[in-house]
Amino acid sequence: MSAIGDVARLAGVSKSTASRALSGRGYVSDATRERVVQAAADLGFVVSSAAASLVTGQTRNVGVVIPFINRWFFAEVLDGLESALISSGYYLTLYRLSEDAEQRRRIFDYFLVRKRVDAVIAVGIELTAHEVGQLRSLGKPIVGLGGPTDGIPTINIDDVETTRLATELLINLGHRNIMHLGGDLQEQMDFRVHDQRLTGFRRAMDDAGLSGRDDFLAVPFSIQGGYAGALQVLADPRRCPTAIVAGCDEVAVGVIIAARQLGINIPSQLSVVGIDGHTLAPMFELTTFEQFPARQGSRSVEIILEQLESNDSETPHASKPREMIPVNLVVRSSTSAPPRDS
Amino acid sequence: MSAIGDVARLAGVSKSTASRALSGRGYVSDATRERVVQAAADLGFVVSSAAASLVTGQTRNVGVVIPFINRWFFAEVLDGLESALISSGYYLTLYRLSEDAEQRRRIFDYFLVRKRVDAVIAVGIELTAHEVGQLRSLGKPIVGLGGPTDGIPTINIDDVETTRLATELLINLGHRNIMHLGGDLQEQMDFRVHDQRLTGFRRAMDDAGLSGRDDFLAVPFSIQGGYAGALQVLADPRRCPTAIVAGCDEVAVGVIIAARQLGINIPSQLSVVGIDGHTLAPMFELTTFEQFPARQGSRSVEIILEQLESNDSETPHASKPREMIPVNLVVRSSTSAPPRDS
DNA sequence: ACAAAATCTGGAACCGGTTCCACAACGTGT
DNA sequence: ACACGTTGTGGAACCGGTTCCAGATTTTGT
Repeated sequence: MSAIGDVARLAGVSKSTASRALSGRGYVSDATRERVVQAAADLGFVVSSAAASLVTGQTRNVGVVIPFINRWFFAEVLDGLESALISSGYYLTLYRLSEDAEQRRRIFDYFLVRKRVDAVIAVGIELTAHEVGQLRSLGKPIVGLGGPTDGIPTINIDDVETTRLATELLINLGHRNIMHLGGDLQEQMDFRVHDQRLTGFRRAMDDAGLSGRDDFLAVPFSIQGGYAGALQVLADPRRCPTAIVAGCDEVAVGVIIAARQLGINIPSQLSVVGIDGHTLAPMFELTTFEQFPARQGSRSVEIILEQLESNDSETPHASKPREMIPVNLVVRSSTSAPPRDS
Repeated sequence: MSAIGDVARLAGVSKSTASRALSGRGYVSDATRERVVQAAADLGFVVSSAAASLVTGQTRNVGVVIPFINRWFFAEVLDGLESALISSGYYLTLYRLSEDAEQRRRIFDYFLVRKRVDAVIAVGIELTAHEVGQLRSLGKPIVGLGGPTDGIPTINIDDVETTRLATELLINLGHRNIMHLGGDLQEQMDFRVHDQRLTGFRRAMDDAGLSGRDDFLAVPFSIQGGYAGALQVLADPRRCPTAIVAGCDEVAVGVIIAARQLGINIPSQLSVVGIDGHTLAPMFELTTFEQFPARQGSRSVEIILEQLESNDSETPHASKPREMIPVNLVVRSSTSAPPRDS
């Protein structure tokens, strides 16, 4: 377990010179640098990041707080975050936040705060003012992804507007009997997306004078959730919409599977539109609004690194507070005009 | 940014006493401990993990190397790992290994080796002897999950036997024309699962005297992969099996979707069996062998922590080299006897 | 009552790097 | 030839904890 002193001795220089040679900071002649690098290689020397961060105050470690990892959106985001961080030479420490408030408090009070991370990326979580204050008072940059936390830079799509557009798309096709299968408002774990998508749906329906009916069903954001919800809705003669706005593509896929099982043809008898750009969307011919979560992840990393690099001047997070990522509509054959006899 | 010296001063004790009071090691009277804890709370003191690990040599950080995060199995494993580590007070640093050999080398040479992690859990990856040696020479415990690396403790299911059983199950039902839709042998990125599952299939077929035919198709391990593969196989009159052994549940689900689309009834015209216990299995009435990846993850953490705690005595990793996790067969209605006219 | 063991506390060394400062040697412009 | 800026190098302080050691005090054993 060789230390930098050993390297220095072998190369015949001082510790400080060895440090400069290896870290690349400060003046070192080419000849000595070469000798030091060679010595380090011979000894299999690797710097102790603990020692380095003790004096520099930087860990090159970014904490990622995320509520799920086995849902498509979050897994894609995580993927994007990891790639972007690694290729910038940063490490990613993962914290999965459960619903448990006590555990959440522990993570913030106990884990994140220990000078283990240089910055925090919060995915799909609305941070409380206290949590933001805590992090900020330690000078740690924060970026939110998906969550609508105030006062910190945030990356997300415009959930209200996207859902409004999805609904309007169906209305413009001639649909009047449209339902929204969205997320449960209670179970969103400070992740306001469910709220906002419902709001967008309502807005479009109101604008078209179609509101006021029993047109919303809360389902889990998963294929099974969409499947079970769709069975319930499509088999019920009182409801039986001609079109469904799914809260996300997983729900939409579940709806399509349910419809097939019930012998309901898509799109001639039922139109379905989703939001996400899920991997399965092409296979199910799903019309959807793509949101590229991995790209949102790498964009978040860019913003975090920007703040990290410029943090010398200790500028308070002056960047634009919220960055809306444009969504991309892909029309496939899950949407068409409603059946004429309806 | 208060240091432990400040706490000590406020509490009227020495640094060493403050350290003992806060870390809980060594003798401290209750009275002084209370004063120190109070002082620390007043100052909002948090220990610098960098300083602590510099002297203790431990980071309380475990590196997890994993090839994918957006596949069901890996996401579940990661979930299990994260929960188990956090609740033991350990941190999880995530390294996603891409196919790129150069990047892989960098992670091992450069990232993992820097005294950043106390131990490594390799998921779904076969480590080379050199990589194992590198880690071991640094005294870092390693555990493999899913990958068949020699010489290190490994957690996994018996892939050969499980696939053999799945195939035998179909043979016992009376099927003779059975195909295996498994993973591409080239694309397995040192993850031998594809190989092994094919071996298990072959073994069962050979034992039943059914071998030698064109009964294997390589597909990506995903719903789309299974779907596309099944379309190709089921529509081809030359092949058209009465039963399919899917390489994993995602493939099985894809097969079922394809069959439905082709108007092939399951199970009367086609039986399908999978391996995984995927979340979607119940919804598709899929007969499968459950392998509980999250539990495999937490079990790996147990083993790692065992080694970490006992590492005082520097016992060479003497624990049993390989731990086979039993799989649980769940029979649903995707399997039955073959059609009589076939 | 006295020795031995256990408990409590402070001082100082130490972990392994980085960085400030001083000093030397070397151009370079005037 | 002299002042000055640029390079190159070593010594020493320092980051913020933990731990060893020694000394003081208290408890326990006989």
